[in-house]
Amino acid sequence: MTETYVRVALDHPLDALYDYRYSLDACVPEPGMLVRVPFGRRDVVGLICEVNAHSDVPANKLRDVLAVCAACPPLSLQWLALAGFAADYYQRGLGEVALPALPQALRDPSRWARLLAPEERYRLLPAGRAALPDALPVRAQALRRLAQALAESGELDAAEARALHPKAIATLDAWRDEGWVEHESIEFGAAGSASNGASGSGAAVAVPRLSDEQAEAVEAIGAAGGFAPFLLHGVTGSGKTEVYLRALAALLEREPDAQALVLVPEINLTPQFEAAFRTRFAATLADEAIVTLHSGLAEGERARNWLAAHTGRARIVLGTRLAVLASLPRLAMLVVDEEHDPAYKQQEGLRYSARDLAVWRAKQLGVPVVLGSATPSLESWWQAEQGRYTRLTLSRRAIAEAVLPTVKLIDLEEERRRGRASFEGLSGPLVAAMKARLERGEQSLVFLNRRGYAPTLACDACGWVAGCPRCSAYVVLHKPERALRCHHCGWESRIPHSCPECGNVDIAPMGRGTQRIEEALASAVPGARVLRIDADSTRRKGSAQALFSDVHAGDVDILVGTQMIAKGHDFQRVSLVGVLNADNALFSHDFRASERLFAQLMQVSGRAGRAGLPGEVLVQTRYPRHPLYHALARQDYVGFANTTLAERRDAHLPPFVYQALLRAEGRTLEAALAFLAQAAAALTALPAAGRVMAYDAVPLTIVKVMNVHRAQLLVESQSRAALQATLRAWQPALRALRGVLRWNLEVDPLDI
DNA sequence: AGCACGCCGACT
DNA sequence: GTCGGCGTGCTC
Repeated sequence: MTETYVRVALDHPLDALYDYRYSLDACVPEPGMLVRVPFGRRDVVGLICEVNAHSDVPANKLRDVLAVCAACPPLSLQWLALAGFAADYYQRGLGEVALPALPQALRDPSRWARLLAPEERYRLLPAGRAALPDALPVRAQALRRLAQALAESGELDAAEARALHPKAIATLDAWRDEGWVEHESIEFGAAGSASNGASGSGAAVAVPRLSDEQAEAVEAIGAAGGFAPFLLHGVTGSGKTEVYLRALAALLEREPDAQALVLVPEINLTPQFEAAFRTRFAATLADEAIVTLHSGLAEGERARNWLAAHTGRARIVLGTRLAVLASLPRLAMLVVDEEHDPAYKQQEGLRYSARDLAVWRAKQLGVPVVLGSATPSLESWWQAEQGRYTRLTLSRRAIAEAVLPTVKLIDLEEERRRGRASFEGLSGPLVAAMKARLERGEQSLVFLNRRGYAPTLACDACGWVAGCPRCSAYVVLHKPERALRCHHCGWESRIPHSCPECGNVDIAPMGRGTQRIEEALASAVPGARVLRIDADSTRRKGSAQALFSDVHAGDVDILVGTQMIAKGHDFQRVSLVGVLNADNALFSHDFRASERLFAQLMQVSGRAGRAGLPGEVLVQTRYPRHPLYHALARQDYVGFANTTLAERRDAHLPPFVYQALLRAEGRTLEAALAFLAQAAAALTALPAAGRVMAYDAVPLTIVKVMNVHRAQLLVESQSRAALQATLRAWQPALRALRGVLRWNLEVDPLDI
């Protein structure tokens, strides 16, 4: 009898696999199975990556696998390869990628039994149908309900039965002994896609007619064989979602077992997408064949949905970036909506780009992937320019009468020179336009990417400005809570009555945030019902949905908010969009700031005039001649993208070079910089570092957060492969550097 | 990352 | 005399 050993990935930072002796009879070990193993002084859940007949680890060090999760079908080799790729590319250990990608509940062995319980089905037999109702006492109402439900649908599973009557299982077992019902226990996951039939009534769903461009796009996606990346460039309101729906419908018709993954940038957008998908597929897919995956789900539900994807029961998985790592054994198409959105980049832990991983998965599986956006990322646009991605263009709005909005720039300098009245940052023309909308019963939307009442509080007499004691940042005045709050660390204090430096009582809010604009709008546009939507007004769970539905219901005349209002929502009555204070992003040190600003402004402009009302966008600016605003006024993404790409090429910036960022956090800035200097020296000393360049270490714009000082070192190369190899070789040196210092390495950073 | 062990300052 | 600070070392 030979010994069996398994190599297990564990969630900890060393990129090593650990060998364990495997001597459980319960089941034969396979790669992709979850196990519980002893590790140091605790028990952890790991993932089997290899099964071997020997181990090089000395026998006295080897320990035994404690338990195996036999009921869960093993993760596929393809999924392990995906985790392996992500670990490699983002410079982490396999276990650090694979285990956090699983739902938390699956990483808790005490929940395995419940999550992976066999499905218990009770089916009513003819004998039972004849005997049952009359055999029950008239007053046993819960039991009668159980019998009735059983008679209606013919069968019940354990959960349904328990919902009807707490002791339903005991009752059903008794009925089985009578020969009235039969009981079947189906191993977890074995039911598979058996329940493929539609649950819906089959009522015809109204399906919009496709424009020629939409039809061409759907056809191109359907005709794809093998790996086929598409960049679906469609102006806002051009009906990208309809293209996704049709392409998915065609896929599911062609391949009855296929699965599709649809990614959206933020949780707020899942409900409306989910509703659209459920409606459209009501006649072809069972209810449980569409699932969502995002961080807003309760642990149990997340695990159930994940398992539905893993077992193939879920046919369409709709989720945020974390869903890109879901196990989808029959994945046949991927969709990334608003692919340019920075939210696809994870900003902690494994710093992956869900969009990039989606493209990788499509390539691995040889299937189509559709990246949709009105303002594609310059990375994706460049791929299309080079012919690596197939470009599909939707140049017109889907609703015939809906045309693109007209964009006008309001020159704030000129307004001031001419002595025209403005009120609390709202210019005369903007106020007049909002009043006109109010009279016509249309809605206006005011976009300002700054929450709070005022970005800070200042003293006129001595120049004191309210700052955070723990961060190198100003604190933001929040009027409803009468507090100063730091947006970086959450520190709060009461609003002082006088200047803490000089005692002056005339301290005043400086600048404007959404709260202040909300207040100003109430008096500038009398009679208007003003609603503010930002991270503060939607803090309570689910409140964002409620606020948005007020807007849709027409209970709001003017909506003011941050970028939250720019994304996805199809407001039918909005005919005016006002943009305040966008200028600061024009002169940012971050080379991607203008790309982000342009995308945001295009997106928020797109909220105007979607339902056939003529849409107007008014942008208040001190730089009306800036090329970005000109491109915006012409709604000219292509012009903007091509000029910006040319600039990037000249300046040797992405996508023409590949970058990585080493960030350090120390108790002093000097410690962080010293660490980075040593790290840079170690990098240059690497034999393979020839094609990789390290810049000087620099402090972050906000140097101190929570009393921690932060600095970063930018590393770049013309060659992705050279950068990858060098980063990999660099890691041991980084780990060897001593010091009480936290650091992390980010590949393809977005914020620099 | 955890979680221990281990060696030096202010307290019941 | 201990409680506890965080330096450093290991995990099959």
